[in-house]
Amino acid sequence: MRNRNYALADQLLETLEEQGHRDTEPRRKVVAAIARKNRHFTAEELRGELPGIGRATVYRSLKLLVQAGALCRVMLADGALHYQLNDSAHQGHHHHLLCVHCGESEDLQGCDIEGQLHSVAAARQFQITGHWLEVYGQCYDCADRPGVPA
Amino acid sequence: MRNRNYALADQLLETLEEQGHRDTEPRRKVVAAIARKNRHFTAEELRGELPGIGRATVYRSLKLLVQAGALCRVMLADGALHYQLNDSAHQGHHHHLLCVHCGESEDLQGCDIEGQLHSVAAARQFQITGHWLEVYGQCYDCADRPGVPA
DNA sequence: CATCAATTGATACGGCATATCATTAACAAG
DNA sequence: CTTGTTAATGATATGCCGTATCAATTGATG
Repeated sequence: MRNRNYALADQLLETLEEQGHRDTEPRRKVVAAIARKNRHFTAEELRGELPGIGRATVYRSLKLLVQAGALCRVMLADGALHYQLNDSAHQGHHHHLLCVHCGESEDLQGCDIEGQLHSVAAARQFQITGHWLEVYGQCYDCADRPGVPA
Repeated sequence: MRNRNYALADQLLETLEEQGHRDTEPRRKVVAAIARKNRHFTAEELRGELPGIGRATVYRSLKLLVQAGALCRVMLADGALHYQLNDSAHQGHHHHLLCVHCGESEDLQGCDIEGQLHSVAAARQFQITGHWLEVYGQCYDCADRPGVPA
């Protein structure tokens, strides 16, 4: 696990270098903290784990990683913006099933939302250029637990 | 048009009264300003049109109208939260095609997103409780204009 | 008219993110 | 290794958006 995280951190840094960004000490620390995450997180949460690193640096790094496709932004049911590491397999546009109970997120594949949207839109002569979709609910592990809001 | 707006404003106020809320002077003014809107708008934009009305009152009225189903919240491509009057025909859950150029929005009907999501999620034992979808693009009138970002 | 709860709005507060900008550090070239 | 340039950093200020507080006011009701 420790090894996985180191490898992941290096991979993220490499991605950034490929985009022409420098390999700096603060950026290494930010990337390492992100690589340790196994679920989505907020910018402020990340910042809290990085005392000594300026707020601007944290936000800038997040933005760069999102642009590079390594990280994606997810909007929780309460409107909070979180960040989530992309599987190397799911770098492209995809959606998430977000468990409102445990915070787990599953990538949503095999769902032809785009095709459906385009066909409906075509009938109205509307050209779709993008969309945003978040799906909320309960994952298998949380589904039958008590005390979970419907 | 003036008549339409008055009628709409009265209808909105009536909706609020049915929910047990009072008919107050400031609330009348907020509702009247909303009734004049023919496209989505931000809370701050609305507030700017209502000098003399407190910020809290504007936000509270918006919240009440959303709860009543008369208004819905739409997230623009840049992340800005806007409000949009619901057609009396589309009070329930629905989505929008948002033109990023002119700001027009069309209600999206006849799109079985829910059904599709449920079937995909069922295969994963994930229980969907809600979702959020916004669709961005260009409407028919804006589609062939120059200077519009793809 | 008297009563009482809902409403108002000025103010303060809070979260989240970006702008500014002087200083520092990375990296390439010599 | 030294140097020059340029990106990157981070302290600070700023800004947007929305909510909490709470004393004063107002609407509805009997």
